[in-house]
Amino acid sequence: MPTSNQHKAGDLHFLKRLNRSAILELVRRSPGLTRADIATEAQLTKATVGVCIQSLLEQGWLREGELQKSSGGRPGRALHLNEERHVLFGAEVGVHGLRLVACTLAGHVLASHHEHLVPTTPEVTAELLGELLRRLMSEVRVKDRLCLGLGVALPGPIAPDKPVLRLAPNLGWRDIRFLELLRPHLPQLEGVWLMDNEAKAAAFGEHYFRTGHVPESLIYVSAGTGIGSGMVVGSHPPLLTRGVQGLAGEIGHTILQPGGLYCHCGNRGCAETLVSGWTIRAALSIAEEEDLIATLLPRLEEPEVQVALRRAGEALGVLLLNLHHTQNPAEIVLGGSLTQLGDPLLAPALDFFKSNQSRLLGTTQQVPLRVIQDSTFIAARGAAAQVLASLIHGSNDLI
Amino acid sequence: MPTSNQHKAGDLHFLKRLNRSAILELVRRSPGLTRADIATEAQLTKATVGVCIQSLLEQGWLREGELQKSSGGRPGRALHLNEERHVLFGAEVGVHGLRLVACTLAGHVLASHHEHLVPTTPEVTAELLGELLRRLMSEVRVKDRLCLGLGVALPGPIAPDKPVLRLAPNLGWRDIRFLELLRPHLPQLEGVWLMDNEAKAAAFGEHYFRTGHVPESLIYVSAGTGIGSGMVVGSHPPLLTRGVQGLAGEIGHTILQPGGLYCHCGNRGCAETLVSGWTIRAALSIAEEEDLIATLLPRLEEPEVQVALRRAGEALGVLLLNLHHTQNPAEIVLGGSLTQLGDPLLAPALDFFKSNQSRLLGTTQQVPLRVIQDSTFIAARGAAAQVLASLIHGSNDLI
DNA sequence: AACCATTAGTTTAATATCAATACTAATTCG
DNA sequence: CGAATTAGTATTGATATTAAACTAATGGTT
Repeated sequence: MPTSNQHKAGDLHFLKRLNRSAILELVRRSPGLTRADIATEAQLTKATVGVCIQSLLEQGWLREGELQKSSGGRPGRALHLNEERHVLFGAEVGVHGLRLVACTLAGHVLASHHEHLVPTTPEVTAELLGELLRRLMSEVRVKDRLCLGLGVALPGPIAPDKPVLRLAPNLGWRDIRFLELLRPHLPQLEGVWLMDNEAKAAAFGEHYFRTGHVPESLIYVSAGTGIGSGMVVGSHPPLLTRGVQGLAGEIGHTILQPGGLYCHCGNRGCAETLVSGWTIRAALSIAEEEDLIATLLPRLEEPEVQVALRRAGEALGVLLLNLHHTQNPAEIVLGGSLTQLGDPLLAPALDFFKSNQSRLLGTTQQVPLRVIQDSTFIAARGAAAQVLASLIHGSNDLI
Repeated sequence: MPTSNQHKAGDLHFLKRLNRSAILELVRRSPGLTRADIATEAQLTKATVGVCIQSLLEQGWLREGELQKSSGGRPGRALHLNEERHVLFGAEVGVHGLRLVACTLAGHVLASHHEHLVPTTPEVTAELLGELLRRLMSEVRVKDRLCLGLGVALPGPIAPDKPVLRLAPNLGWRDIRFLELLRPHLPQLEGVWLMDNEAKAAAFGEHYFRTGHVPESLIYVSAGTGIGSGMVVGSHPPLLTRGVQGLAGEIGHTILQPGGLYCHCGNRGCAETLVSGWTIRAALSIAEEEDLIATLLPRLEEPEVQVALRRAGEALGVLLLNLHHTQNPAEIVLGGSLTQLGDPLLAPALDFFKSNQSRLLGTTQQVPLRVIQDSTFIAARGAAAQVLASLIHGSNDLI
């Protein structure tokens, strides 16, 4: 959770940290830069960069790589994140189970685990998650690495000022301080602990762990039992918009059909009444005990299924276009379990989005929309990304 | 236009500017603070604050005010913005005319002018605006003050990377570099020149010129011929979300009724087909030559008018609720010419918004929704605010 | 009224950071 | 093999903040 800047004033110590962060961020986003490249990019002198890199190397954040090709001069030494020394943990509590990852500074997954679980109490969930995380910790031999912390993604809005899950309708939870429940089961897990909404964590990870060209902003849409989204604006540090009550991104409850069907939230015509796991279940009479995706995949050719998915897909297309005209992100990433249903659902959505997004400005370049077919560990990995970001950009002195 | 931070590294000069900005911002937001208050708030030492205040006083940005009440010690000296030494200019090019303001550092309007004008070419508009601004400059005796610059608000999306108005459907303009057209007519107007979308400028001004408690984020909804909006996230410096193509906030083209009426953008069921100046005109057969508001105000009791406005108001309510569930701002400000129609339009909108916004989280505190009945100069003043912000937070060395 | 405690603000010396410069190191090209 | 070029390091210097001591101004107490 990148700290939202307060009234920004700073001392020399702050300045040094700022420059360390900026340099680390540069190497993170563009692996293989040399000291000279960094000096140019960050507008610092070679001397300053040199000293800073020195200490980042000594502390194990960076490693030196190969020599770069020279074009008539001393070749520079490439710099990379040192992925051997640290480990980040991420977890997602979902409606259908728990997902856990351990990953490196660059977001590479060292180990992961997926455990099915029917919704139960927060206490039982925390205990199980604790046990699974302990197992994961031994699997990655956490003694060999410095553990930077744990991020937990949860299926509902989080209070913006304190780590409380305000509501998780699909779990039947309300006002849960999940980290406090989890901590007794994981006394040995050091570092930053944080929690966030599942779609926001996913959005953050999709943006933060990208290298090379990074989009100016990004929205992740999570289409599963419900529909959520998260937006990152990449303003160094990347900023997650949470909303004053943590409700930003609750696009499943934007109204697409005034006077339409009743939603479980009590309102009428919410997007979730047109596209969501439970709407598709209702339309096709699929019981809650059955796995929606597993049930549907063999039935995709059935006309009844095709119709239901096309209708849902059309609504999803409207939802995406509305995001485009409300937030206009540089990229949209579509994930969540429903993407596994493929073209019957996605083709209508993508077609609508692509053919209508340039209505206002005429033919400008299209906003890329990327579909993630297997988004199993996206949110867990994103929560781990938030741990790293909070260390790099926060007021912590570890970095 | 606050500069979006690049890869943030900095030297001592940068640090000093940062602290100067932070201190100036503190006084701007909380007039009457003492040096000691500032040292506490900004986490700087008294020495640093003292030196910095000294130079801000000498350069005319601040003035010392009254002594504060003491509670058993030397009383502090209140500090305020010095509103005597500078002037900001702002202008709005609207569908029905030009609006101009000259204002102080605190946003107080020194002089203003409203000129009716039927849509014409950018060149003619620029020439007229130039003349009116010159007149305003002499009116505020600009020789007595340092002119900090001019902001121009325009009714359409602006390219995010360069000062180009991409489209203004209601003026019939496309890809206009308005500032370049204006500059020859105002060679004597010094300082920063910038332009922005009308709703974004308004949003910025409503946030930036507020003192005391400042909302964490704010959306301004401009309901006039079309419907636009702008969002400010107050992350020091306050950040306007523009979107990768400048389309953020184009909520008039979010779809509220899939398969509904055709909008002039070519899509179906856009919000503007349900609530906007031109929709109300169409519903009540009011010709374009007539002033919509002036025509309707005496007719508000007519059943036909009541029905049309109630329908539009209901759609506006849905739009506001969708903003709540997408961006969840800490405050919504509703302005634009349509607010002058009062309760027949606004009551249904506000009722719907207020009674449905706590669906998800249950009874939490309401998000305040403030209606501005007379928003004539809001956008022009907001554009002036952007000039000030770009000086305080930008890389400019004036401050 | 004199004095003390308290808080505001300034001055001075010390410290820390980055910049500038000069330097060494390693490569290509002729 | 040497000149040119670029990478990276070491030394010195400029500058911003800090810490600590100091002056200033007020309220309360004796």
